[in-house]
Amino acid sequence: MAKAIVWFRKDLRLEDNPALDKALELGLEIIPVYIYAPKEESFKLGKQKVDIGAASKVWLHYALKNLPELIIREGDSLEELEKLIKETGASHLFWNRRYEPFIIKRDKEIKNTLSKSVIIESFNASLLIEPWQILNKQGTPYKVFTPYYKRIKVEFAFDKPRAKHQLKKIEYPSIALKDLNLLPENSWHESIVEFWQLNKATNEFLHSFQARNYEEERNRLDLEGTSRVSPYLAWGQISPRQVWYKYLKSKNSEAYLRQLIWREFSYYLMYHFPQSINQALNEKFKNFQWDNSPEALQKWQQGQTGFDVVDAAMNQLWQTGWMHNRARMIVASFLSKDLLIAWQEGAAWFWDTLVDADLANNTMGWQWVAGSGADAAPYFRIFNPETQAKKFDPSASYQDTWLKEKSVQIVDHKFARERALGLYKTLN
DNA sequence: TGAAATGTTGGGGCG
DNA sequence: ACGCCCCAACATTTC
Repeated sequence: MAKAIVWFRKDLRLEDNPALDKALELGLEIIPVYIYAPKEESFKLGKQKVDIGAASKVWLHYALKNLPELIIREGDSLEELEKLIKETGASHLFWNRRYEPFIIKRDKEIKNTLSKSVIIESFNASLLIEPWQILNKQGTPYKVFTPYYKRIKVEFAFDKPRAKHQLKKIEYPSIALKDLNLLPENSWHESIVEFWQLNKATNEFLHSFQARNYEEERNRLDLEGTSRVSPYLAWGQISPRQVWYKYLKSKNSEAYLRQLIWREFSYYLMYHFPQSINQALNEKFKNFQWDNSPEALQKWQQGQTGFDVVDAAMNQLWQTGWMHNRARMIVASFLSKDLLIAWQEGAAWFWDTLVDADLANNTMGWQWVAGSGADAAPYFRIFNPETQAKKFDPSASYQDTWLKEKSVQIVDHKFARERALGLYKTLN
């Protein structure tokens, strides 16, 4: 029986998995593998080099634990695949695509090298639409969300998710999950594991979520108004098609599904503007003088800015590996406008601490708030943390839940606002 | 997916 | 009854 290696990456699921389906369709024996290769995930973000964040590793650990059939390898992807081809005599190699520029480059090299010995095919498992499928009338990529969104609504229907398959556990040399050392030695991750019920196979909150009141409640910090599907999407434990079809026919789902298209848009931008993962998309920002204050950055990271809603949100991030989207906007506006710290510094902190760290979404979100991105918030849009808290945490229960201790305010918002307006204005 | 400053309106107190 | 003032509420403009 001929064999196919199915290389799992950010598609850690057995349902609606096109690479896996293809191998099954062809009637091949499946050799499912995950290769842990943090060096290949490395990229520059601001002043630092980063690879897989600490929170991401925690999530990855449990995602892999839920797929015990996977053969786990560690090291250089090309070398490990070559070894595996030799060991198994596989004739096919299938995987689902990723879109980070450095991963596209790596995958191309692997395809070039290994296609001499095996049949290779890659598939789309992570997006509703491939980024190269849509261009505007001038034949260039859209840079504004609304026309992109309208175009999709008019022209595209998405494939239905495919059925779930079982994998057989096969015996090939495999590293034990615990030997990847994905969990930290201290107990920082314990509250994350508890919050997400990572020890259980299914997340009840995720499955009980209804999009019915999403449009009104999605911005409320003090309600459970969002689906918290982001880490599952980031790791491919759920496909966007599954999410799309789960909510398509439910009442008032439009606002929710629109957010899925925002996710598409962020991948679209990363694909067409790959340098934007570390550089301002808007040329005007190329030489913008951000303030380099390690002290202020640290206060922000540790939730000690003295602005209750900001500090609460930073604690929520630290304790759960996740932050409410409205809170992300508030803390990002505070970092880039009140503190004038480069968005890359904030993006790097999010990268390390978010269980849903996703390069496309993280980049777009930060550039959007900083004003340097596509379809970005105008420079004068500066959030007032106290006003935001009154509006979106009227019961103050969000702040009560996540604020550990009160701090002294590290800037005067009114002054900081004026300062930011003055500086940003010089760009125009 | 803002907030603050500025402008306008209209009700009510009061001489 | 009238004009004047105050100011809240809302609208518009500006950053």
